[in-house]
Order: sequence, then structure tokens, then C-alpha cells
Amino acid sequence: MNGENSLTLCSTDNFVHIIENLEELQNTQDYPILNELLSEPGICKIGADLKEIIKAVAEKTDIQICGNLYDVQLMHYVLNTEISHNINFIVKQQLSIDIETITSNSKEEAKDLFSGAAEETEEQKKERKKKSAALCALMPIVRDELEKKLSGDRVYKEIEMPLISVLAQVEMAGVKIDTRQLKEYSKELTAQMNEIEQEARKLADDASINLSSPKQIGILLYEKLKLNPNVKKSVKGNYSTDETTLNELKDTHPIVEKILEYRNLKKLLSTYIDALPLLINPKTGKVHTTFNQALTSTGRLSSINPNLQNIPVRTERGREIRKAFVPSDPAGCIVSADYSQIELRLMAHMSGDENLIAAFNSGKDVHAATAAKLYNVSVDEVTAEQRRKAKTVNFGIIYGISAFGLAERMEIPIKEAKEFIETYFKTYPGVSRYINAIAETARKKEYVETIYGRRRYLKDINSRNANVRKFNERNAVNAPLQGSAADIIKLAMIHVFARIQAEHLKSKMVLQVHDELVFDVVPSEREAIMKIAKEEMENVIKLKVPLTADCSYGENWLQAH
DNA sequence: ATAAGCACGC
DNA sequence: GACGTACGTGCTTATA
Repeated sequence: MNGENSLTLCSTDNFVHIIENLEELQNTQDYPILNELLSEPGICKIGADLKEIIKAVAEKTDIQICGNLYDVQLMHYVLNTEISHNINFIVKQQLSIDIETITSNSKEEAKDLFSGAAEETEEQKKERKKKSAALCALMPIVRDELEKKLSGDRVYKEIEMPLISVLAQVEMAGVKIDTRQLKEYSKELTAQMNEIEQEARKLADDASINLSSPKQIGILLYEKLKLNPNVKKSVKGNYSTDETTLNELKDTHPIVEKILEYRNLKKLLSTYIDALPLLINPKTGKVHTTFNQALTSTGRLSSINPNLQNIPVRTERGREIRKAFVPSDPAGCIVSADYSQIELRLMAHMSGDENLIAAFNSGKDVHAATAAKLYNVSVDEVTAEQRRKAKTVNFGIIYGISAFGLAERMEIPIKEAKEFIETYFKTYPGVSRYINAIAETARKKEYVETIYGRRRYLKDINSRNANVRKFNERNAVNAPLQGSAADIIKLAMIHVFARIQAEHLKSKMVLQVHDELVFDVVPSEREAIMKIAKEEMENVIKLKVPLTADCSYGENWLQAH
């Protein structure tokens, strides 16, 4: 094991058990011993989901966990994002040991155990030791695999390992929500929703129709009102009633608009306005999301309980919710810093396309610059409509475009979409070559990589099924872009966090939303935080195009944009 | 309990 | 002839 001393941190559901692999140290509930072991940089820490353990220890003690963090689950994720990282499954698979039987303590029992007021049963202790030993045995196996893939080892050690503690701190900091604002907004929108429900029911001539039921809506629109006799059913025999479909029916009957509006209000109320206040931790008065660091296939984080990465911003009604995300000190502010067009910039960098690089280097709006080239006009002559179309294509490129998909989105015939893509590739021939090259690489290696070497395996890239193959080809294009962006912002978080610590600032990083970092800033630190965020985000890596982060502040998250 | 449908973000 | 732009989470209804 590298000669490195190690400590295995083993948690059951609600409680952290500290297990040392030195037999003579038995009583690890003892604070001085715990402190010495956990804060010793020379002792590496082994476990699964160490972020949870770091948080639990921080909540109950003032101990700082130091030393290398070997999170077997996270290491396994870096090895291959596509497969299961369920720790019980991995242990069973690699060691043929079953640790799924381990009993977990109730919250109350866990509390008592930690304070030393109660003791584990012999049975619990035995199972815990078994799990700990399994993790300890598994770690070097997974680490050897990582070291075999040199880039994977680098991704783990330079990105994921240092990010664990940063994320733990971000989650613990939490974000302040103005509940009173949400409660008032809830009253307002609920009233509106009820009114619309009444109107819709009247129009439907059905006093009890459930507007939240796509099935009932489908029957109403297509069987009772016969709005579209040519409507096709899904494979499961259901009518489609989603937003795109209903927008096409808008002019045929007034109820369609009511349904859309009802859905919009219902979504905002049930997912955000009414749900968020219930998730406020009474101890801290804040909402604390959990970032899943070992989940997405591309290397992005995800956010749950609550998901704070999908707070509305698109519509006026939705944006209102962001006003409730406020600084914890009323005299402070929210600072938001977001990367501008990071994925498209990465496309410019990775493809090396001279025209796309030039578009970014001109410092002009890239969608307008693209439109200028596509329509063969000067940048100031580009119309809003031309820019919108160019923007759609730019996004399409990142997602692995098809003529049909583009035609749908731009509401133009497939033939035109085809021509549009051809023009795009003529404008940016390097992009065209890159897309072909990355697909070829993917077919040969059955994986693609980010700038830092994070892999996404594409095991079905050579499938005989053309649909499956095409799907994998889109992933081959998108994963290096989305994944490199994820790597870059993760590194930025590590650097920003280090600066905040080094400069002894009190403000806190509270959210990451894929290309954006959000800070809860105390009154005197606004300029310092904005400077640090911009500097660290922009200087993570030198690309062939500038990497820019736009930074602003306000008295809430909405104003900080 | 689980799946399907829908809608929110990047 | 089908498929048809990446990555997520969560709410609600319907079905088993």
C-alpha cells in the first residue's frame, strides 16, 4: 500500500464509525485519539462517500480531516463512469464478499454512539469491521487500475480528491432562502392556478377533470374536442400532450393555453415555491443540497434534496423564485460568476478551427459572429432572427446535431436544415473534421476523453443498430466538451476555495450550476470575492481562445445575474 | 413500489 | 422504415 499509513472511515446509514486497521487502537470514540488520527496528513483516509463522513465529523467535532482521501466509490467512478458504483456491488464483484447485510443504526442510536453514551452491539461491531476490511482491501485494487490509466490517476488526484472537501464545505455552508417571499408568492400563484383550473374545467365542460393528468388531457383534447384528428399515440398508446405538441394546438381551442398555464404554475409551486421552504434545515436556517460527485457519465456534478441546479430562470414567473435566494447577512450580497460559452470555446480549442477561434478572439458575440458568416453579412447587419438561428445551430453542434433534430427546433424543413448544417461546416471546416475525427477515435478505442483525460466509455459505438450507433456518436462529440467544462469548473472551485481560505475571507461558495459559481458574500468582501472568482475561473487553463467568466452581484441570486 | 409523462436547469 | 440534440432531478398520475 505504498507504505502510506491508512485509516478506514466506514459509515453506516446515519453514523460514522472510525475504524483503524491497527488492532491495538480500539476505543476510537476517544476524542484525542480521533483527532490525532484524522488530522494527521501522513495517514491517508480510505472509505466510500467520504464527503458524507467529512460532513458528519465536522458537524459533531471540530476535527479537520487531513491526508489523502481514497474514496473507493469515487475512484471507481473515475475508472468508468458508465457502470454501477454501488459500493456493496463493487465489493461483491471484486472481493466476493457480501457486506449488504450490515445493519444500520437509527438516528437516535447513532447520536448516542458518537457521544459515547451507548455502545455498539457485538453484531454491529463485527459487521462494521467486515465492511471496513472490505473497503481497505478494495482500495489498492481500484488504485492500481487508476494508475494503469495514467490520465485517470491524474483526474482523481488533481481534481476529484481535492474536490471532496470543497464540496463538503459548500454543502455545509448551505444557501439562505427568504421563506416569507416564497410564502407570499405561493399565495399569489396558487390563487392564479385555481382560477385557471376553474376556467379550464368550464371550457372542458368537465368539473372534475384533473389537469395534472396527461392521460385525461389527452382524452379531452383528442377524443372529446377532436383538436387534431391526425394525432399519433405513443408506443404505450398515450396521446402526447407535452408543451411542443400543445403549442401547435394553441390556436385551435382556448383551453390549450389554459392547460399550458396551469402546468407552468403547478410546476413552479410544487417543485420550487412550496417545496423549498420544507427543506430548510432548522439548525442552520438554510437549504443544504447534496452534490453527487460520482454519478454523471460526463463528469458533471448533480444536485439533489433539493436540486439547486435547476432553479427556474427562463420565464418571468420562474425568475421570481431566484429572488428568494439571498445572502445570510442582509447587508451582504450574492455574487455569481459564470463561464461564457465554455463548451463552444472548448469546441474551438479542441477542433482547432481557425474561424471559430477567430470568432472568439474578435471578442464579439459568438452567435452573432456565426450568423454573420452563415448569412454572409457583416456582424452589425445580423438580425435578431439570424442570430437566434445561429445560436440554435451552435448548440446543436455541441449536442451532436442531426438535420432532423435541427429542423424540429428551428421549425424549418429538413432540406433547409441539411443545407444549414452544410453551410455551417463550410464556415467552420475544422469543426467538421473534428466531429469526424472524434467519432473515428471513439470507434477505435471505444472511449473518448476530456482535456484532462477523464474518460467516457462508449461500448456500443460499433453497434450494428444504426440508432444505437448514432446515439453513441453524439455522445462521442458531446462528452469531451461537457466533460472538459466539468473538469475546468471543478478545478476552479478547488482554486477559489483555496484562495478564500488563504485570504481568511468569511464569504462562502454556496452553489455550482455546471458553468456558474454562486457565493454568499459578507458586506466587506464583495470586491475580493469577485476578483478571486474571475481570476481563478479564467486562469484554470490556457486554451486557444480566451476563457472568460462574467461576474456580478446583487441582493439576491436573480440580481446577481 | 415502479413506470410514464412532463418540465425545470445547463 | 425508424430514429431524430448532451447531461441531470423531481413532481404527479397511473398501473401493478
